[in-house]
Amino acid sequence: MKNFCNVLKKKNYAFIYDVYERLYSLYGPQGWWPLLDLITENRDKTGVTGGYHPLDYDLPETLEQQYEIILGTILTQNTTWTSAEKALIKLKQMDIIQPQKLLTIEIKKLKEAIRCVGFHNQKSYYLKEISRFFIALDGKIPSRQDLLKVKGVGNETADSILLYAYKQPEFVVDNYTRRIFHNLNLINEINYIKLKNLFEQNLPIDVPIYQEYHALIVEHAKRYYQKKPYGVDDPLKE
DNA sequence: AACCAGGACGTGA
DNA sequence: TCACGTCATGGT
Repeated sequence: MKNFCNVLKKKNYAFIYDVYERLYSLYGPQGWWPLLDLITENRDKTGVTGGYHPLDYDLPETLEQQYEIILGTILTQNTTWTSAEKALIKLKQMDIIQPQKLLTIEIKKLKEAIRCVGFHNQKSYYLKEISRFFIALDGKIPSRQDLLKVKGVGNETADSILLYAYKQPEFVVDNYTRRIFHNLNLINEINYIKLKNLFEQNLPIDVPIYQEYHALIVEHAKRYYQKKPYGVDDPLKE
């Protein structure tokens, strides 16, 4: 039985890297995670995904940028980035994209500011929770385990924070990932951890690749996997 | 007018 | 563990 499992593990998942290269050649670098300053700075230049910071993998460079990314990961849960960005801009106008300041804002005002993202009752609470956590970190990199203890931070958000705010090699899985690879009849696994491991075991341990791959999956899914039937005219099928 | 969005949580099998 | 209902606003 044990041997049988080992045989299964040796199954060829080379397509995982192939798909990455294919998507990269289709769409190019996505430059996630988007930061407000760079969005407005680059919006007109690229136009495609809204700019971001293509090929600059040193970002984020400041605590404030890290914190902004973390707020974004919560705000964009089950919501379009467009809505999340609007909420972030409001928070910036209120000058509370700093954990200490955000904590002083009364919950009622915070709810109103982020209303457009939906789930504002719980997300406003989550934003305060992650802010306390961020302050307690005092600049240190959080463990995945500790992140998951924070209310509002699940598997995907934890990995997003680690990968994009802290440049840790944690592959981010989302519903699009499941949808695309299932539709292509390549992977049937739905368990988050198992899927995550599958990707990580078949890719070089490389932060920029992890960052780009997840962003590319989202970009690809927006084009071919938003409305049913999924995958119509998906170029990956050719 | 349904359906989905860069999910997470609480509950009950 | 796993499936399911719930949270809520905005766009197509």
